[in-house]
Amino acid sequence: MLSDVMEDYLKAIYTLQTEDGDPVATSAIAEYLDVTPPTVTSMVEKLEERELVEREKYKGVELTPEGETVALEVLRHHRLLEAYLNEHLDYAWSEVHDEADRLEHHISEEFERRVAEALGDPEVDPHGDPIPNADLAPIEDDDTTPLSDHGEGETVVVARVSDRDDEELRYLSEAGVAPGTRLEVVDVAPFGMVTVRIRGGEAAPDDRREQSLPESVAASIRVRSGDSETATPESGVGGA
Amino acid sequence: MLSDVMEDYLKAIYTLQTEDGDPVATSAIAEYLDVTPPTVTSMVEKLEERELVEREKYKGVELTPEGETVALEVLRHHRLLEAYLNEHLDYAWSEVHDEADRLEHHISEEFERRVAEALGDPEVDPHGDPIPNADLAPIEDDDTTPLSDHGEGETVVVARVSDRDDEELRYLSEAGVAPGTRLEVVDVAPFGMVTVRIRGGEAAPDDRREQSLPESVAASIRVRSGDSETATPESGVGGA
DNA sequence: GGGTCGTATTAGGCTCGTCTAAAGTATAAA
DNA sequence: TTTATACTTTAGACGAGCCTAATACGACCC
Ligand SMILES: [Mn+2]
Ligand SMILES: [Mn+2]
Ligand SMILES: [Mn+2]
Ligand SMILES: [Mn+2]
Repeated sequence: MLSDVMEDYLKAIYTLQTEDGDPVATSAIAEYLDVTPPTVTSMVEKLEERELVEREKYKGVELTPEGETVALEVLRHHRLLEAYLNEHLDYAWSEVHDEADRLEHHISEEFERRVAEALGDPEVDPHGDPIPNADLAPIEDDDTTPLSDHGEGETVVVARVSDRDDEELRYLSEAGVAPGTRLEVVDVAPFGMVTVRIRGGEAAPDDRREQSLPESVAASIRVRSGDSETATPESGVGGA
Repeated sequence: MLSDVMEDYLKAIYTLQTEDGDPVATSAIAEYLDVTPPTVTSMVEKLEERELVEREKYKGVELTPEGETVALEVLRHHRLLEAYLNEHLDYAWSEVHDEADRLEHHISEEFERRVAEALGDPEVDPHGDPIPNADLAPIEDDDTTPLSDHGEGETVVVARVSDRDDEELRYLSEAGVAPGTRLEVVDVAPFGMVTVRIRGGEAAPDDRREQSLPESVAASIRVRSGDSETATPESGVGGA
């Protein structure tokens, strides 16, 4: 059996690997998990012995297929829990992460099945992140791009927002930006500040306010082209 | 903060204290938690430093009021979870304990509140055990007695069954004995074996089968007098 | 090719929760 | 009252997961 700490390391490596490309640096993991680099080195050695990661000293670390499967397992738990808390226990979209982060290690496979069933096997969580399927097949790259990559005049639909920063999440929730929201980029200022016109979506139906977003926020919002109407995801988005 | 291991010790001491009377022996805790006595001694010393238990060497251990509050807190989580799993996630009455036992340490107060609300603030869990209220007020002694204390001809209503033994629980579930079931004691054999006629209840409405229960099982079933119709609890009981 | 600097690893230590083996205590039996 | 027996505590150890301080590595600059 794997400890929940090990599961957290594997999840972290998975996330960093898909965010920033392949070999993940010790210091990146340390920062992500809020531990010191020596702690990471020793944990990674244990994971290597169990053949969950591959590692080259002083270079970096990558998940093996088995390691990836574990990461996807934990991620499936996390995202199903987020969806369940949002839909069935009335949690706001922005409140869901911490609870799921604790529970993800402690639910049974039975619980996972029943939650998935209660939700009707959803494909995305409340932040728009894809939920690994029950077979834990690797997730394919999606067709989303960071909002910060888009220029003035473009219309896009929000696909995913980051789920890790509480403050940012509350800010977006407040601003009416959520998965499914249609945005028009009206201005890109120096330093990457992006101003968008909010064109509705489930969270803010008829609103047409403008909203300026700092670069860091715009970079963490992933969008799809908003020209074709078919690109909108079916994610459910909850209260304030 | 308290570790989940500490919470488990306090819960164990609480349970043993209410089952068997006041000072709880080291070996009783060891057996209950499946650890060795020296382990218990050292843990109990830590709990004493934190003023959660009082202790006299070689005698036994008792909860302080603060210790009891922690135990009630954990018990509230446990029993609310059991009720929720049973009512909202379709778990059978007999499947609920292990899941709750893991999750009880990891849910937030927010989660507790929302679960309690979803259930309408229930007073008992699916096994008939009382759920501590949100203020964690001590639970008063109830008016139940072990089925094994009753004689031939008496009619009783099942109030509570043990929640710790999976096998026993499945057996009772199979037999149609659940909180709310009305029973008539038809025979008490040597060695305490009790034969009852099942008079219905939610789990077995019109059934009138007879069922023999070993002493150990009869001792763990707590009942109320079945003469007055008013004694039946309102507990919800789920599928097999 | 030799320094320089940031990053990674090694070395050693700590707490928590557990264990086994040895020693101490209480109590019931003789 | 002494002794036998059951139970408890002490002593010492270990793995997990973390830390700080010291050392090693490697990439980049001159
Ligand atoms: Mn799973
Ligand atoms: Mn999420
Ligand atoms: Mn609570
Ligand atoms: Mn119960």
